[in-house]
Amino acid sequence: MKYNEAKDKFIQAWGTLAGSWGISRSMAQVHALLLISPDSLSAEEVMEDLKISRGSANMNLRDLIDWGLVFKELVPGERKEFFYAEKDIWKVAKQIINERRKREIEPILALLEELKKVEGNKNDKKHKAFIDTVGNLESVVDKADFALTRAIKLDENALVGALFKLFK
Amino acid sequence: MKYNEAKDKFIQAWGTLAGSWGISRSMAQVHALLLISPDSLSAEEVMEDLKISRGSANMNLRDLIDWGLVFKELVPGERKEFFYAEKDIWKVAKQIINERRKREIEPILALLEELKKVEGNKNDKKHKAFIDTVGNLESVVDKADFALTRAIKLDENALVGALFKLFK
DNA sequence: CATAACTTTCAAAATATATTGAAAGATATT
DNA sequence: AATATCTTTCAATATATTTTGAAAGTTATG
Repeated sequence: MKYNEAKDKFIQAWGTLAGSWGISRSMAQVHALLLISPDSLSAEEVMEDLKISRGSANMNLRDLIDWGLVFKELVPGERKEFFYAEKDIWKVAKQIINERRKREIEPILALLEELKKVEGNKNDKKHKAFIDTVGNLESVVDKADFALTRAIKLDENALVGALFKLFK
Repeated sequence: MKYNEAKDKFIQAWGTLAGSWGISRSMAQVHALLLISPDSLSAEEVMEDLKISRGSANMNLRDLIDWGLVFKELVPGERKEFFYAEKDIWKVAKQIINERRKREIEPILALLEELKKVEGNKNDKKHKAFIDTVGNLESVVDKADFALTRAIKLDENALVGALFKLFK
């Protein structure tokens, strides 16, 4: 396989995968491009390379910065901004996990906590099933949140070592 | 909060959350409804309760069965089929993790393995960066796959206990 | 075997999401 | 302070996804 073919496949696949992970396809494609670029790229280069509009390039770069996955760089003597991605994949993974945790797990836990307070007859089958399901769900989500929160505080080797022992 | 309000909020929230997790919104809504129903429901009841079409009710129930989250039940004396959800949330979580692992992680690992074989000059900066990124990505994804595969083989208490020790 | 009861299919329609690009907004340069 | 360079915005448009519902398919019943 030639470099250009491999590059396109990589960007394409990363976009598709991300799509099923709550990250927009083109944001993931921009990310993929920056991940394999040894040098920082300008918005112009990104839009030309991926054949996307100026607006889209700008928005996606912005979103990637919000996610903490991409950084701006100001090159002396150049007017325009350059962008580069965090290359340490473990840091990337931690960053994504933590962002999604904050954006999704925290709100759902707050909601479940609310829903447990539903009024009603304790002898009603439906009411009981509802309380049970919501409570069990909260318990599992809460444990997952706990584990993720701690896991991202470790460095990769510590986590891998610990997991290896755990599952030996 | 009244039962009906809580129920609607739960179904709504579960649908929204699932949307950002690669599961379709209405499949998640049907799932939510069955999760809090003490009794099995017919397709008819699902479509009436959620105000969705017959076709959609059928397709989503089918998909939920494919995901191993919902089962058919044949009630003696009744022509129609009834559906009920797995209520053990830990089992539900394991099932979802494993399905997504199979559907998404396995293909991406196969692709990354392919991409590492890209032809090219080892002294080219771009080529080198590409190989590095793909290799690092494969390593992280592979470790995650390993951990998930093992984790879903444990029962909930064993996993929680082990994680608690790990992160103490 | 004809009819009724129920399930499945799928092309068309509706809805939701992503993308564009031209114009407005910044900021630097002369 | 006028102009050039670059960034951001956002309404319009294009694309993708979901949903519908009527018709076809299937299976049970008398």
